[in-house]
Amino acid sequence: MARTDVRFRRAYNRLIELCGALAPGGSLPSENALAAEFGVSRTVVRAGLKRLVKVGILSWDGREKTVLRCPEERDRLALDGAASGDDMEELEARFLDWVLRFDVPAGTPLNVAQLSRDFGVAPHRLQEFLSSFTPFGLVERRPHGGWTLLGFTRDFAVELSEFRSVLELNAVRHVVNAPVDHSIWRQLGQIRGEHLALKEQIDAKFHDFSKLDERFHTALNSVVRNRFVAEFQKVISLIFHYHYMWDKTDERRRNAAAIEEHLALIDALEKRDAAAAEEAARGHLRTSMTTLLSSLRDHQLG
Amino acid sequence: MARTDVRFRRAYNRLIELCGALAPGGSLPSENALAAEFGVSRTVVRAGLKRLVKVGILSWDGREKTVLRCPEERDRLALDGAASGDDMEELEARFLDWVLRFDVPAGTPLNVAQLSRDFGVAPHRLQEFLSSFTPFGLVERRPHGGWTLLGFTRDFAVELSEFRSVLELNAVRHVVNAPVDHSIWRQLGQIRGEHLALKEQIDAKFHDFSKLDERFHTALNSVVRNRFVAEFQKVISLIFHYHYMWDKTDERRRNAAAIEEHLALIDALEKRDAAAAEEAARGHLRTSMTTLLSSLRDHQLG
DNA sequence: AAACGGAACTTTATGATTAAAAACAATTTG
DNA sequence: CAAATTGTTTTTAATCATAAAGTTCCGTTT
Repeated sequence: MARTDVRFRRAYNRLIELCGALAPGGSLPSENALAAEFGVSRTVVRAGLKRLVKVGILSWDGREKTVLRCPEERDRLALDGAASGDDMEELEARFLDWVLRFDVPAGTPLNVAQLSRDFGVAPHRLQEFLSSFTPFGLVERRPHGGWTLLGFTRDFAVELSEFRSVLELNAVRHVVNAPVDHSIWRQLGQIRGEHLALKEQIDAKFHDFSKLDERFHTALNSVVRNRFVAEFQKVISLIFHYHYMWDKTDERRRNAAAIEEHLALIDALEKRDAAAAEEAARGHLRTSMTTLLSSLRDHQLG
Repeated sequence: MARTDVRFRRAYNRLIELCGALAPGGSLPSENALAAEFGVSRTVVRAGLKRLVKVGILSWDGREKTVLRCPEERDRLALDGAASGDDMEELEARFLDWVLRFDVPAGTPLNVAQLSRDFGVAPHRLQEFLSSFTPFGLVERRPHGGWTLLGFTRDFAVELSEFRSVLELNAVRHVVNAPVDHSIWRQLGQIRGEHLALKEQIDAKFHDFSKLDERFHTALNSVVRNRFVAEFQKVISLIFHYHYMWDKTDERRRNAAAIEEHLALIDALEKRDAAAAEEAARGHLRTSMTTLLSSLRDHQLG
């Protein structure tokens, strides 16, 4: 009924390592120095030191911290569970995975307790997670408590695609006007090369397109230095990415076509032809939306 | 240490009203009917009925629910505290108010415990609230717990304005292509009238412009039926609204100029002149951003 | 001046408790 | 006897309290 002490355990293990590196008789640096090195507060360091004293590895008096004996492997504290890194992103991935894989219908009430058990996270963590999704219209808080999954309805897909188009056409206009020495031109050159390479081996490697696609769109949007655009771009690519992952129908042909569209857009951009670039972008966004919609339909029928 | 019983209290008071409407001797509908009408579960209804029996207003045996006496005002249960409606929106308003009124500098660490005391809400409520603001880049979670207010920096204002421009120019393009019988034309006609009326009395009523401005922009954006646009529009108008509220310098002149810009845009739209409309919109958005930026500067110098 | 010792305070995770909802079974009524 | 209503039980979820971990700030020591 309190917060976990992974923080302490990690720090303690690093202390152990430090003592191991020093010969018995050596001295540890100051509490502040240790805290700074481990990226924790002094309190944690001191708790660790206290424990080292207790198990007889260290003698500690004021600022004298002398290693008494070499720590052994069994002195380390066990870090049970993954608990590493940023849980939020993994949770996001798992949640979207769940929603799409099991084809949860729109309007399903979400049971926070149940989900938190399934996903192995604390209920309030899930709560926070869900509320972070609210602005994107994926879930909704019900008036009398609880949550509803609004889900990937047709309307959602259409509106998402439209919004994406608005942002992306804006990005294209920015790129056309980008100075010659902007890094985007180098990036586009490289991406064009990768497209051509993939085109050669499309039958064998058409699966690799998804990643290339994401890189291409991310590069375009990165020209617009805007935190709101970037934020939405993240969500958009997440959702498109997940949908493509589950929609395997006709993938080779789709990807081959998309490669051509990308190449046409890159050509127009490099010629600084605003009209042609916009036209190419519109065309590509249109097919993209069509694909998303048909994948939705297939998914619902299947 | 348990959930509140506002739900029960509200339902009970509605039962009281119902009993009052019926003459003594009248019968109440079924539990299910009552539950459906009040929008609560049968459990709550039954608890209410039980209580009515206890205070002698009702005789209840099986499906016989007979009113014994007329309930009085003091029979009602007190609903202490605001607790009504959606707290979240009020909290939002108070939070933004606090941020702007006290000119909290960017990068300030937010103390959840402190704020939750100040605002009189439970810490976890505030936590959830803050996390709902994260996608908009207003606050940020610090790696070792706690929150940082990223605040209304210059960059934030610029990027917000840019994003607004992208959305609004898109809206303008939609309006130009809207069919003749679209409700926007009626709305624009009315809004134009109000602009002209306000222009006549600009010296006396220039304060009224803020609301008119919001209505104008909301009307434009409503033509783009898109949940993402709508969501962002909400945030944008919130922030612009709050800033204008505190920046009173030169307000009369500013508003008079904005009225002219609005009128020019409405004219261009009604003529279906896409180029002129875009030009007018760009001009207006530019001055809007300039105003926001200068208000920021004044605010920081003051 | 830098490092330490300690206390006060925050954040965070979990229990306890109760309200409310939902599920289920039994009963009545038309 | 089918549908509706009621009685009962089980789950779910909102709230607060609590306790541990962690941070920060203070004065003190070296």
